Amino acid sequence: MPELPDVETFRRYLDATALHQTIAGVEVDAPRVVARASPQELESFLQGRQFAGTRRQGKHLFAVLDRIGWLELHFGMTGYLAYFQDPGEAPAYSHVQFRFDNGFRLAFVDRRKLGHVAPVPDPDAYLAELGLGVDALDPGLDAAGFRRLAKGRRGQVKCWLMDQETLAGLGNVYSDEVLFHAGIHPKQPLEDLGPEQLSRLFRTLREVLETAIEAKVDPERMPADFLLPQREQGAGCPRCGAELETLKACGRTAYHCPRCQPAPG
DNA sequence: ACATTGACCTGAGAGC
DNA sequence: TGCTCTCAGGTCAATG
Repeated sequence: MPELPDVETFRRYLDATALHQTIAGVEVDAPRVVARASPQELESFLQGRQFAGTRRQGKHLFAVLDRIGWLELHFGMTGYLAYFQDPGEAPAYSHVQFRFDNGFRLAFVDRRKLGHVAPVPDPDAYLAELGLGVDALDPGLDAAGFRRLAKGRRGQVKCWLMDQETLAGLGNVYSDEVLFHAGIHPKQPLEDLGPEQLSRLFRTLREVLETAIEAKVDPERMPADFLLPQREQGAGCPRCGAELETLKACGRTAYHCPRCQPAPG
C-alpha cells in the first residue's frame, strides 16, 4: 500500500495531529520494527523531544526533531499511522506507540512488520546511505530532468519507474496507474521511448500522483478513469471496457489494459 | 546493467 | 467448519 501518495497522506496526518507535543515515552511491542537501535535507545532518543515538522522523500517519512535529528518512518507493505487518546483505541498491530504528555498517542501500525521506525541522528549521512533518487514530486524536477534520468538506461519501463534510486516514490500500484494513463505497456523497453513520450510520461506521472493525494488515496474518491480501484481479477478497463490483464514484471503483478496499452514490438 | 527468485512477516481468501 | 495453498501495494541479498 504505502507508495508516495500514501506516505504523503500519512505525513499530512502526522502534521495535523502530532506536532509540537512533548514525547513522554515510547512503547514497543515488536522490537524488529525498530531499526538501527534497541527499543530502549529509541525511547531515550525521543523522550522529552517534540516532532517539529515532517519531510518526505519517496516512500520514506521523516519527523524532524529539534536539533537531535530525525525519526524515520518506513511503512513496508502494511504500515500506517493512528492518533488517538484512549490506549484501548489502539488498532491491532500497533507495534510502536509514541506517548505524548497531553495524553494522546501516535501509533505506528504494521501488520506484516515489514516496515520500520528508526532514529536518524545524522540526516545527511543517512540520506546519502539510503541512496534514494529524487522525489517524484520534487518541484526541482522537470521533464528535461526526467529525460536525463532515463538516459543510458535500458530494460522495462515499469521496472525503471519503480527503481527507488532513480526516482523515489513509485511502487507496483502507481507505476501501473501511471503507465495506464500514459497508454504505455509495462514491458515497453525504456530505450524505445522518444523524448516526447518521456515528457508526456512525466506529466502523466505528476498528474496521477497529485490526483491520488487529493483523493487522500481513497479509491472511492478517485476519478472514474483510475485503474487502481479495478485491481482485481476479471475487472474491466475503466476507459474502454476491455478485460484487464496481468503479467509479471520485475517480479511483481502488473495490471494493464491490452487495448489501451498495446504490447511493444 | 538488468531480471528473477526467495526471504523477511502475517493475514485474507480460495479451493477442497 | 477446518485445513492447506497462494498471494499481497516493499526491500534486500543472492544468483543467472
